[in-house]
Amino acid sequence: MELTRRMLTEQELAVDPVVAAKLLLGCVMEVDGPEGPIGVRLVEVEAYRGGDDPASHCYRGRTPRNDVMFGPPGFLYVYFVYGMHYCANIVCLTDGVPGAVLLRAGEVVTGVESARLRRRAARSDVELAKGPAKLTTVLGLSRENNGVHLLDPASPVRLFAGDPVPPEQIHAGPRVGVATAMDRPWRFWVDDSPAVSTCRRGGRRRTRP
DNA sequence: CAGCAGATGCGCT
DNA sequence: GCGCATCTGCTGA
Repeated sequence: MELTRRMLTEQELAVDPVVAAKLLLGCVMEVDGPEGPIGVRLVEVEAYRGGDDPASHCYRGRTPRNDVMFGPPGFLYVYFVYGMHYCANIVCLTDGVPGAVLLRAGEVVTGVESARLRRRAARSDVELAKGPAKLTTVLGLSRENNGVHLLDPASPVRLFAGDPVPPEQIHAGPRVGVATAMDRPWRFWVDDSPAVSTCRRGGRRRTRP
């Protein structure tokens, strides 16, 4: 059993998304599953900023959809994409200044049985949360969880500190699935984790030229 | 293994 | 309408 589990503090997340991203590697997201808690240790994340980041949902200003990203740190930003998937972010920086860290992949460390039931397509346990939408599926996150506070022990979704990842184990590269801002290596992952998602080449291939 | 098309809904131009 | 911070299953080597 774990002895002392510490929740992250608002202060730790009140920093630039690039700093927060590296801090979040190794941390654990936890929800209440049907048969006990389900926990995922984060091994791959991406930093997104605001008006100066063309790849960010906040690049063109505040809208009802991205509103949570403009709020205080420590809240969950969930959005719907590609007609059938959800992606989850942890809001950072300060109230009024948009910034967030996309959760791209993790290792299921608690409630593996429940996670398997939610992801029947996974061919092995390391694939359970190997991808941003796979991760939200394992945690059961959807638009209903948009805006929940992660730093409250009574919250349905909680964020715990993990063993810090040594800097030499943190690798960086361009963000996945974005065609702009390729010069910003704001995707970070734990080098030795098998749960890091497969790196695809930059932009998605378009339909016929 | 790699590569790709289809699924599928919503926000914004 | 178009374009998505995607996943899965099918194809061919």
